[in-house]
Amino acid sequence: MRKGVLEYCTLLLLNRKRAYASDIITRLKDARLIVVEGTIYPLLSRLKNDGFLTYEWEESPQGPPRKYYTLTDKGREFLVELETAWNDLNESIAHLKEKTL
Amino acid sequence: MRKGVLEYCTLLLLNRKRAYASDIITRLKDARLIVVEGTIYPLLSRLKNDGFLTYEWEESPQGPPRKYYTLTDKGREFLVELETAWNDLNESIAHLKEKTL
DNA sequence: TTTAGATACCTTGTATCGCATAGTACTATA
DNA sequence: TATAGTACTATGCGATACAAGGTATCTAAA
Repeated sequence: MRKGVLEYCTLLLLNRKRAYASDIITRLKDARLIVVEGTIYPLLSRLKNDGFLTYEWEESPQGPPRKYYTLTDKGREFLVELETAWNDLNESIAHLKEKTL
Repeated sequence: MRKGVLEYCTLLLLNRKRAYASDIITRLKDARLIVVEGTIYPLLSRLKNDGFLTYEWEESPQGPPRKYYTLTDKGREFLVELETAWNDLNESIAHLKEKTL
């Protein structure tokens, strides 16, 4: 049921503040969304290849360097689309719950 | 983004009133959810094989007989689970929108 | 009677998403 | 220098949705 929603959640998250993959996983977990590496890395690559994200390498105080992702203008536009799609889905479900005969 | 949600929507719909495949497509369309035959038939078969639905053949006033689907007790239990999952997802998203730093 | 149209069901192949698993590379510490 | 921790990457699998095509039934018109 979460398919495609993680994309939305990730963009929502990055819209607030840039982050690197492991960081994103932690923050999603705080929002009670369990995501693993095998999911988030391909997702970030897709979003980057579609021009919705960019990244900058940055050294870490401990360990290997990090890829910090941020939204592009195109990414912010896409986020608005996802927002609309999500709201529409909720309206559809509300409709099915109420007046469906 | 709709992946897995159509299952929820279909069960919601059938919880109100039994229906056959073409009928379900029409009713989902009324709720602004576009679904095609190639999606709904396998979905109904899956739900039936999992014991969430049963069906009865019934003759049509015009055309070939129809498979009327209805929820089983197990299907109603599953619907409650999906309801919870959907609400949790919405809470997660609300959380990401608000207090994410 | 035959043909065409509408209705209803079903199947096959393809793309995408999320996950499991395994592997690579950099850093710090013992 | 060897190990543990952190971070990124690649490969293969299962499930969902869609496109496209096919089969069967009934009615009405040619």
